[in-house]
Amino acid sequence: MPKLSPEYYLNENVVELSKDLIGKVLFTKFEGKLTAGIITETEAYAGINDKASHAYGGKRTHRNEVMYHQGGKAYVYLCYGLHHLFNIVTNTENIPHAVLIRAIYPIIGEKEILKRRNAVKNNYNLTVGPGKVSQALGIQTKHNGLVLSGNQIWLEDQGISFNQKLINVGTRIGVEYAKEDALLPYRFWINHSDIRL
DNA sequence: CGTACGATCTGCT
DNA sequence: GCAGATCGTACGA
Repeated sequence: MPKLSPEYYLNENVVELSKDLIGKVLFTKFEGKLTAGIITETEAYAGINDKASHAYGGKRTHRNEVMYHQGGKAYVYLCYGLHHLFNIVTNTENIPHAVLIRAIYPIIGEKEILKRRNAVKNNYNLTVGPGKVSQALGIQTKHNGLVLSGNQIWLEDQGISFNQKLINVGTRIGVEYAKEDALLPYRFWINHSDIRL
């Protein structure tokens, strides 16, 4: 299966891209361990005018530096001191757009995923939630800045698509501080019960 | 240098 | 439903 091309991530419409990412497959291979899952929930963070974004107002720090790079890299940061959140940087250089991956549906390396999550069975609680996604796939802040066309973290289009009616749209989670921007319909998800492989 | 706080998860009630 | 975990980052002194 082909990896998504580097051009895919240059899309200027991060909201549209967030929706398009639903159904794509996210892979990681660390220390020879291959794991992957279908992306089932995303959130768009739309650059310097988005109050919820780390780059709001053009803020540029050591932490969010990679957001200003050309699209197609991983932006991984630590949240609440213990969760590694994985984002996909999009758009061209100096336009700090990103998509937070909030949930996946595991399809490869389930054993490894269960082990990393310290779980015994696969229920929807296993990989729904951004901190859980990173834990399941072994993604940590040390992977910040990795190119998504490489051989550690990458995405594939496996031709999985969903009826548009199954794609839910809503407001982003945990961004109350963004005031009116917290109301934007920038979150997309499908229910795992709607997945037919 | 000190401090406040998060794009969350878990376990207990 | 709610509190505790846990620490790098950001920012002001």
